[in-house]
Amino acid sequence: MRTHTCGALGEGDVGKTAVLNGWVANYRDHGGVTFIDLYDRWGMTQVVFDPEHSGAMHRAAHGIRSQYVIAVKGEVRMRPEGMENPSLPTGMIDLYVADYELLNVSKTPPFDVQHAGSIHEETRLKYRYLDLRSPRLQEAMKMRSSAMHVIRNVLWQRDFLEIETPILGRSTPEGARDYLVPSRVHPGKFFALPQSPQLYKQSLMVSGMERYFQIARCFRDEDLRADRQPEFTQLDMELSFVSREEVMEVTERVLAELFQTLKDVEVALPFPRITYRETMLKYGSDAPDLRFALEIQELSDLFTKTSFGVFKTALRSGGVVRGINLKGFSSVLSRKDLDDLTPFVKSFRGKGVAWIRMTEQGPQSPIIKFFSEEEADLLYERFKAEEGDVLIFAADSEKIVCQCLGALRVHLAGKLGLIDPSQFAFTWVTEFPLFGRDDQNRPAPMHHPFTAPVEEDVERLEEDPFSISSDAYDIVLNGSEIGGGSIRIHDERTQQRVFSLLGIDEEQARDKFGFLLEALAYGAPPHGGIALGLDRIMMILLGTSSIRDVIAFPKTQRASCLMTGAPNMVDQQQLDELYIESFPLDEDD
RNA sequence: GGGGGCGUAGCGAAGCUGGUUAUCGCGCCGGCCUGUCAAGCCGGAGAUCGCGGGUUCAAUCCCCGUCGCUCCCGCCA
Repeated sequence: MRTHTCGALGEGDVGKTAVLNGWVANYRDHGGVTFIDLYDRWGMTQVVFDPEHSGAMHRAAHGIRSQYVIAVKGEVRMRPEGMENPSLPTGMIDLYVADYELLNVSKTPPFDVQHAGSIHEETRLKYRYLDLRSPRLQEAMKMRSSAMHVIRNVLWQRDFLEIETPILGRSTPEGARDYLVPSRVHPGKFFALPQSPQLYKQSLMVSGMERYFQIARCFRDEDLRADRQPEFTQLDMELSFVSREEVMEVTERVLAELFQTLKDVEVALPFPRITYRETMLKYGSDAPDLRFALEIQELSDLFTKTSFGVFKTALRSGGVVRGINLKGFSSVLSRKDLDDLTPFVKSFRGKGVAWIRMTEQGPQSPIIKFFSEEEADLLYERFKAEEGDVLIFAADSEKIVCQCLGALRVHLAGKLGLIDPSQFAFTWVTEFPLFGRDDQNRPAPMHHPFTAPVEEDVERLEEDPFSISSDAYDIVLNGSEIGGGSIRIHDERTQQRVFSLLGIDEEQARDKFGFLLEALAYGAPPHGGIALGLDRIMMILLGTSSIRDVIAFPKTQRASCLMTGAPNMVDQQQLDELYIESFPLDEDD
């Protein structure tokens, strides 16, 4: 068959006879000479059918259409002077066809495969096999494949074992909704697809594997987002006899190697670290985008005696007042821009955004009249406000203020052009609280119930659970959480104490996590690990805003596959075999 | 569960305040053309305006419902 790929031929091959196989990207039939752009995974070569060179082949070429699959044999020739195409790596040469074979025809594709730019995604997903021919997705698949290679290389060098864990597992009630698989042999019982290999990888530590990794498919039956698919891929790791430092070091090495190899970007190591507390305060988010400043200022202390109703109400009910100085952007932001911030924060359950514009004529604002002179002065001082600045404020519960200002920060940075897309700002976020609060204000695991408290806090576990920090760490890149992990609890006693704080008694614990607890009792080494969201990392490496661009066959937002039609109805017989009764939704439901 | 955007020929779009035969570009089909490279010129075909209902003399346009795609909140680590 072929002697070369479509990206291989160049000046050095002139005079050789070559055979190429590929798809027709485009044809230009001049009546006389006919040009065909032939492409494969490796590139594109211009193929020439010349009636004087081979009349029969030229006549046959007349019927060639876009996306036909052909084989051509001919001589590599230098292009005539001035006819070179510098935008093509093979643009110095032509392949002069002496022999040609039609390997397959193609229907006219529903969209231009080579330039599938602004086609509705619905169409592209339906014909995903065609969209995957596009340079954009070819590039994405190649880079993803390289990424997996880099990962395996780095971890192989560090003596990790790649171990596969089951897809058919046991449902555990924590975390996201499970995808279930009915068992035919056990009527009424179900497997669950793994939300992550968490329990398996910890038991592998008990097994003495010491250093495990897996490029693992995970499943979560929750609603989708631009960066969330129901099935996604994690780089999952777990190490024995380590502290958080070793886990972080390996993670940094893997990420640095990925960016070095795939983007030729030198990443500065070690990554900076920020505590959960600090990032929530300064950036309003546990996944801060550090490519720009726009830091949030705490202002609550300035307004303890304020008469301004909005601030007073928020503070009195335990909330906070915080703000951002949009330094020097007064001339850029119109009155309408500022007023539009209020509807923006409403989608984050905020009530509104107040603002002060620092002008030549002094501060201008609908709210300034409510401030005392002292309050105003302290405010400007806190913000280091100068002429040309715009100050924006939110007052509400701490959670809502963080959400609103955090979102505004990112929104405005984009709008004001403060984000340098060539920058990659990594940071670790550490010292998460071990427990969050559930809807009844009881402790709930922030990470998962096996996360260890930091050593110095263990004592105070029962005394003040909400003040305990966990030995957990998230890795954040450009405002996107790309991974997280923790040191795990490896002794039974601490685990019991955490469970009892979570309101899980021994019987429940045994029922939910029985095998792991049992395993931990057989000489579990101290261990910890991390899971990185490979899809999200690929999104950033490829500079795309949709996770669907880095997955070969993604699902739509309603978790269906437009290409295969999954999920679909199944035969009654299949259901019977599984002891499943399925019924259509009532119209009133 | 909630909020926003989109759905008109194979593809991308236009279609005003409801009014004659739904417009344009690309693609497709046919013809011409020997150096183009998302070739050029001439001609042609191609539409259940997502689907269902309603208002109206008249609906792509207004109203109600519904389906699909998408972004966000909730949910999810």
